[in-house]
Amino acid sequence: MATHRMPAEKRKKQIVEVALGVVDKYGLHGATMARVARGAGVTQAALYTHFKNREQILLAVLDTIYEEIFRIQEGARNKPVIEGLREATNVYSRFVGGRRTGGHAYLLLEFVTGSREHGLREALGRHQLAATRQLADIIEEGKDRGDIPEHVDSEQLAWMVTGWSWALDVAQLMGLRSSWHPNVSVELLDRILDGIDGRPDSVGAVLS
Amino acid sequence: MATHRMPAEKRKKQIVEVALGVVDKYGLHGATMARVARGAGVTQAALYTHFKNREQILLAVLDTIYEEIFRIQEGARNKPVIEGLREATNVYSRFVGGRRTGGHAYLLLEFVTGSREHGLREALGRHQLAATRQLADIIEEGKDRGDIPEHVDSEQLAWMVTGWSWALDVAQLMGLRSSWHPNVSVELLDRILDGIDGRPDSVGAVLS
Amino acid sequence: MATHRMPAEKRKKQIVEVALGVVDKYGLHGATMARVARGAGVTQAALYTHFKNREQILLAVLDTIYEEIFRIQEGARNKPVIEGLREATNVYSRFVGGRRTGGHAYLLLEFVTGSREHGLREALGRHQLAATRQLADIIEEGKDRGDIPEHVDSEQLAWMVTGWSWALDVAQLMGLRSSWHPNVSVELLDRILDGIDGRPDSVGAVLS
Amino acid sequence: MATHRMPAEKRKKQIVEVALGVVDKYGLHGATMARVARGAGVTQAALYTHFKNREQILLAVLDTIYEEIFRIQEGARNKPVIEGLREATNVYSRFVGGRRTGGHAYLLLEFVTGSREHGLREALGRHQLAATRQLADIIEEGKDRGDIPEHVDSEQLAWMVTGWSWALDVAQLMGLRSSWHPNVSVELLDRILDGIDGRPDSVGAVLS
DNA sequence: AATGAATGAGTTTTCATTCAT
DNA sequence: TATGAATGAAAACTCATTCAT
Repeated sequence: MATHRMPAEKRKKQIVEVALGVVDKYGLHGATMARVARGAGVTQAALYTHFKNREQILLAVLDTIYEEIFRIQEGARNKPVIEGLREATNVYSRFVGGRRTGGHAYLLLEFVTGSREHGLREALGRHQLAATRQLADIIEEGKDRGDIPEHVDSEQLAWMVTGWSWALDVAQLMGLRSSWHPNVSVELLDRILDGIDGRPDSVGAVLS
Repeated sequence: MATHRMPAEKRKKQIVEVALGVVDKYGLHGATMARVARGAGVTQAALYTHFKNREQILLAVLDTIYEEIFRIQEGARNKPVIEGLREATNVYSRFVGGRRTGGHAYLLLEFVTGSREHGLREALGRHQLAATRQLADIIEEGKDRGDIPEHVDSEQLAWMVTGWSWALDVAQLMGLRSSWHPNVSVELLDRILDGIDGRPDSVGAVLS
Repeated sequence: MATHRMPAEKRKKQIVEVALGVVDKYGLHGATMARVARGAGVTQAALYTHFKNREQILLAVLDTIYEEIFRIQEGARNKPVIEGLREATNVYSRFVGGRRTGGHAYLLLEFVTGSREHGLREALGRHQLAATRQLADIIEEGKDRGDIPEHVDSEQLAWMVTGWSWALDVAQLMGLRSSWHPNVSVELLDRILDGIDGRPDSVGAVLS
Repeated sequence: MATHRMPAEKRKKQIVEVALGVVDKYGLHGATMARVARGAGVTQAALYTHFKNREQILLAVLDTIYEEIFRIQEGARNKPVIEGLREATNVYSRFVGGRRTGGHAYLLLEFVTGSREHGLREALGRHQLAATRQLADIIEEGKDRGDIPEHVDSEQLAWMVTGWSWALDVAQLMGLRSSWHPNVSVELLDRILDGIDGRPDSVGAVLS
């Protein structure tokens, strides 16, 4: 009976949050307008007051996910590169590991496969490019500070770390948490990062 | 109105092949009975002559995909471990890279996210476990032959290589083939495999 | 393309009415969503705006039918029992006899056989129990008023009258209106009711 | 592997028997060709070797059911009418009561409601007419033997007994066996039969 | 006498979307 | 800013039936 009116901005945010939860619970395809509307406590028609169509909602959800990724990665800035990356991936790891911790980063995989139709795919690529560029930037800054050798290819390293996060996501979604021991993840990251640090003469040589 | 009769076995295979193509083109969710039927040149009802339901078709597609993965991995057997893994991943890489090369292994990602509702998820986990076990076995055989040191954890290595393939799959599905240079993939694999042999003495030394 | 909007309550009622007519014409199994929708002048999808599924519509139809039965039986209350029952059964008889008189009570037989799969069966039993209980109550009241002897088993009598109505229904649905002369029906009822009234010394004795 | 060939006549009978069981278990509508074929151990196509279509099978089932009814009623012939009818209805009662006793007489109700489409309805009426005529005949013979008074209307009595059996069937199908005590059934029959002999003088007197 | 492979018409249900109010 | 009532297209699946072999 209480009026369910809400300032547009607030409602919009609420809808996106609800939608994100719905994608988390039912997958991208299972994120129907009905479920989102129910979750938001409005009618389906109301969703169209705030978004042009379903795709726009999903796009907003994707934005939210990448905002989180950006935030996580930003945590690595202004720290010794290796340490920074380790911390960031640690955070990421915890997010992915526990659905209920509020992290939804692995949901991006939903978009990877689910976004064939719609303009989602293009947006996805754009976002990921930007995210990896951010990572590469942070690494570059590290190089400037002398944290790591000049010869390290920042972009390449950034992509490898990104690849690592993807692998983690897949393991999570496959429900292989038990087989894919945490140490697999840790070990894999170790191998990626080990190549970098102090060993310009050994590994570095090879990398070039 | 030409009759489209075909021996059951053959038709079954044809349907699965068509279905695989449809999953490739439209995603798991987009793999509708209508599309599969059209592709196979039969009516939807005919599909039910050969499969109990949609899930069974999809399950058969998943089988096909893993058969491909098994075949690729089998190529690494009875070779020096590192070399074998490199070759196998190379093959995998080429398959993933080119849609039209006939490889569909990367489609497994479709099942990763798309199989929430169905019994597909369980099948998926089972298959992946078996596949990684196969890889670990091959590595164990290498240890027996003295290819690589005893201290290497075969299972862990197998999972890492698997993780690598997942990352490759994601890059492919994200449409990031250009950004995710082949060298990123190669480099990542290098780091995984480099860790193996030289240790504990020196990685670099061995690699050089 | 004229808009066919209608307040929900009204539409709901209309749908149920249409559905009842469809059951009358095509039987319970023949009461498809397509026919109901067409009859109501809406699309099939619209039916789902008002009812969760087909079963709910059918349940509403069943309710309507029993409402009619209750109403008919209620007409026997506060009258000398025998007379009351006679009048009520008379009304029932007329309803059953003429399809176009607007009575649909006999349709309950459709539900008797047609409700194997659905949750209709349970609802059916519940309704019929209540209906017969109503009849027994009315008879009890008659006993209190001294209309009929105490020794009469109200419940048993209620069931017998109910059985009589069933026989009438079957005759109707079998299309045996001509053979099953009205007098058969009347005679059968006579025999049921004759047992009751003034003859405590003759029939009554036997009944005890 | 064993040849499933069978002489046509035998197969035909087998199919009808299976079909009857299927109608018993799933209702008339649930009696699909697939189920009948499976039950008979042949393909659906084979059914068409023996019957023109589904309707013909169902018609044969209906025949079987009425054969049973005829057989039961025949048991009343050449006996004192009242006694004979009592025995026959007793047998009928037991059949209806226990599904697994092999009796399927109550299944005729399935045909009552389920046979709207098809020519089943017409056949049903024809059969029932014949069955009631048989009953009336038997009663007539009783009159000739002097068992019961001349003034009794044989046809009317036959229809009443038939009506009684219908009520029994409905109670059975409604799952009201517990409420519809056997005594209701017995009592109802008593009232029907009681009317016969004593009259016009006194029912009670004769019965006592 | 029976099969194997197929079909066409139909079933219930779900979904994103619209638009007058 | 929201709702209430609708729609059209599509989904998975079922059924009786056919016909060459």
